[in-house]
Amino acid sequence: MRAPRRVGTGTNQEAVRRHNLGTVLRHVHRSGQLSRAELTRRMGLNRSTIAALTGELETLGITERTGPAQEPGERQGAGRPSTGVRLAETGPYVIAVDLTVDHATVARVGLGGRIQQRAHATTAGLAEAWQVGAAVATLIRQVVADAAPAAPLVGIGIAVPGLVRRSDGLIRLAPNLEWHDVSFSSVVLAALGVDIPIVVANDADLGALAEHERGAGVGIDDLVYISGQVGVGAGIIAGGHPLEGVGGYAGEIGHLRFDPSGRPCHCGSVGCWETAVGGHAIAEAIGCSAEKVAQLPEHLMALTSAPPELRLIGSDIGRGLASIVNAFNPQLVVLGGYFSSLFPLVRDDIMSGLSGAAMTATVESVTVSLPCLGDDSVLLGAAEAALEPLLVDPVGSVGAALLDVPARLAG
Amino acid sequence: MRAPRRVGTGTNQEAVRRHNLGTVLRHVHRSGQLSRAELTRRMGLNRSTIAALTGELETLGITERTGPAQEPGERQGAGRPSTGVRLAETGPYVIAVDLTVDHATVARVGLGGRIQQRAHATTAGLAEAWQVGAAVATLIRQVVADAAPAAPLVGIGIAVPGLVRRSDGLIRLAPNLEWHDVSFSSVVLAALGVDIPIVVANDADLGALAEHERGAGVGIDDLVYISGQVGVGAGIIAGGHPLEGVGGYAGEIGHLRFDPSGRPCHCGSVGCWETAVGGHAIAEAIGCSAEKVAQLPEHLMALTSAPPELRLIGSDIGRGLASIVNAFNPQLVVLGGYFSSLFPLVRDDIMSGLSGAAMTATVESVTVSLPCLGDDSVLLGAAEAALEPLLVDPVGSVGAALLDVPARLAG
DNA sequence: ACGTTTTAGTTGTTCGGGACAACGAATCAG
DNA sequence: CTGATTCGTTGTCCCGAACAACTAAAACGT
Repeated sequence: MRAPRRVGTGTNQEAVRRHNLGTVLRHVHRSGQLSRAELTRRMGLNRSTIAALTGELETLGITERTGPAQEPGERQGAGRPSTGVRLAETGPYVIAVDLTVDHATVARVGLGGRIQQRAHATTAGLAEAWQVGAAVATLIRQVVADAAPAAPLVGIGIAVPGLVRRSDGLIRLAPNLEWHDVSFSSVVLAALGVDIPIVVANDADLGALAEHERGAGVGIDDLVYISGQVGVGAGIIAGGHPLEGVGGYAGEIGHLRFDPSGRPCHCGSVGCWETAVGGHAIAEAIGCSAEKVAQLPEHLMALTSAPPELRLIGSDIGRGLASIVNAFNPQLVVLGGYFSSLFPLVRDDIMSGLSGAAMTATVESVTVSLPCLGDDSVLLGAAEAALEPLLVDPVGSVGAALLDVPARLAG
Repeated sequence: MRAPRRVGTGTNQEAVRRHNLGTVLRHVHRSGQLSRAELTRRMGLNRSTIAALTGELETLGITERTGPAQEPGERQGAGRPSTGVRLAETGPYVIAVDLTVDHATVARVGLGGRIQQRAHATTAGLAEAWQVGAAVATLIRQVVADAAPAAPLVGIGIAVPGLVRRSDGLIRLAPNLEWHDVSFSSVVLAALGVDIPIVVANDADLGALAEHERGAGVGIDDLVYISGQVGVGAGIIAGGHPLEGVGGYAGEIGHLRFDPSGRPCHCGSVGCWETAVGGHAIAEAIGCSAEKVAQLPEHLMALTSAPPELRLIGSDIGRGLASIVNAFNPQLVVLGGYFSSLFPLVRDDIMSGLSGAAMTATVESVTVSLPCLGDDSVLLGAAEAALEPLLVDPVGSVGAALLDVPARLAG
């Protein structure tokens, strides 16, 4: 469950209205379709209040009402059936971008997490950030071309494998892209020639967000999403909220100390967990060449059983997870990136490494699972992040949104 | 800054009033004394609204108004001076209990974190929880004897060095007390013969809370409080809120993997950080006998310079902190417990261990400091935890509080 | 010393928005 | 077909925050 993190300031009545309107929309966003009666139950507000709120969302063009005729035969209980609320077809949407080491995925995503259109391109040859920015802008134009002109574009969300400063979205360091201090949001906006809200964040953090909102972690307020791209990172949801840290760099669990007698790490330290279970270590274990680390999942999929070297790495994954579980006490650990492909192969090794090294109290409340959103966790997380302002202030967000998008971005 | 973590439910207008009233009280609680003008500035509400809210707190007997005559000579700026709001002398209070390995400290603490009376006793000979509970009850009676009968007792907060289950306050495991699955809250309430709100929590978590509210971490929303009693634990404030984890066990950083070739740990794993920097390791390094581990701070204070063995441990502390800083990206690390005594001796070793092993981005935004509340961090944290309901719903909390306490607990 | 300016407390009024009650509508159970 | 149940709609009420007007208390300027 999401909740506002309002600070020590007071609440006036317009804030109440905004909050209630946003909460209604958040419920619809999460459930896709639900009845007004269900909304009154969940929000604890009066029927008439819910009616007013849903009415306002309708006039904003965000939702529409469905006739009380739901699936026939589904009727349970007596009484007049409740009017349904669902997301409007031409409602607000966002652009989500998932940037990885060697390719970019861009999608137009509506409320409810519905991917309306997607595009994909390699970025293998592009070293400079402006080149990647231009490629992303092209993909965005493709994806937006068929959008309804009346539908408002609320913002852009971009997932990046690296350390992103929370205050301004600056990419401080993306080791596997070899970027330092890149303001990628400015690059993309300049390439598009518009100025709209844009949020850049770490891929693991966004993966965690998506799995929490509409994946394996729905209803779970404490979870860790482990991202394996080439480096290893984690996104953490604690108490239903993303754990960010002052700068936004929290969750860099690839650089937890794992074995001081291990290998030196690119971060300057020695024996980080990433040196034991990172992409390069795994590529080495399965005899995959260093240039193909980005295609690790495919190589892992091709295996039917795990070679001994890989099983050792599985144990090390488990032992590292033990530290994470002791530190964060999550209810769920989601293994994303190449760990998804690895998990079926070395599940037993991971689990025994975990339960052998973690404390009883923390390990007994945790489940390890695969992502429910497949490879789209991070992409959908970027969409969620971009949609967030809409769920906080629907009126303001729609008012500030960009209209007539296909035409405006055509140039 | 504290903020409500309201869930997906709607906000009705009584909730607004409750929230605003609680927020006013929270500000007074934090600042001790402040003007109504300051409140209007901080809360963004209208003058007249603040007047109504402070008026309600006065009629509840929680606060009182001070004449506009503040310290003479302190007058700055033109205009009519604002009426002050301060905590009432006989306002609500709580009982705070700090339980350590060999002694118990109990205090009567008023709003604003003012310790009104305290008592102290050794628990060295007491093995069973009910014995400790009886000792604590006796201390509570002492501390409460002189309280004003009109002052309401809101609740009890107890800090325990161990794993405490969040849902019900059960002590799952307190290794250095040798307790397993003890419902200490029931024990204390039974010994007192009353039934009032009582909260049990981990000592490090409460230390973090206190340092965040009124110690070294005021205004800092991301901090880690490291507790060194005999074991090593951490309390984490993330985004202004305590990081709890599903069960409430988050922050068990004593059992992060530190050196797989290290010693076996009582938790069942090998080479946990605690085996390198825990009380026993340090006692050994300074040639202090194992039975006197609980008096480690005194022994450390006696040292004027650090022996080489201790400096090595200092480096290990720094390297462990590096993992913590990478995982949580705090703005501040507060070294509590025996680490307070240790820090002046091996500061350079800790800091170089930290900056050598942590990532640039995370280490450059962190400060390492001593607690501002001395040995009372944990005790005041217990008080804060017990006061929390009062700051969420002043009316309800005062209504449910116990009156005429000295007489009622006399038996 | 006196008026001006600035800021705050107080009071009465306005207004927004959620609660509530009354009524009609839609469905199910018998 | 009737009663029960549940829900949408509408009008009213009421709480509480905002606002405006006035008064009070201080500093500042001449």
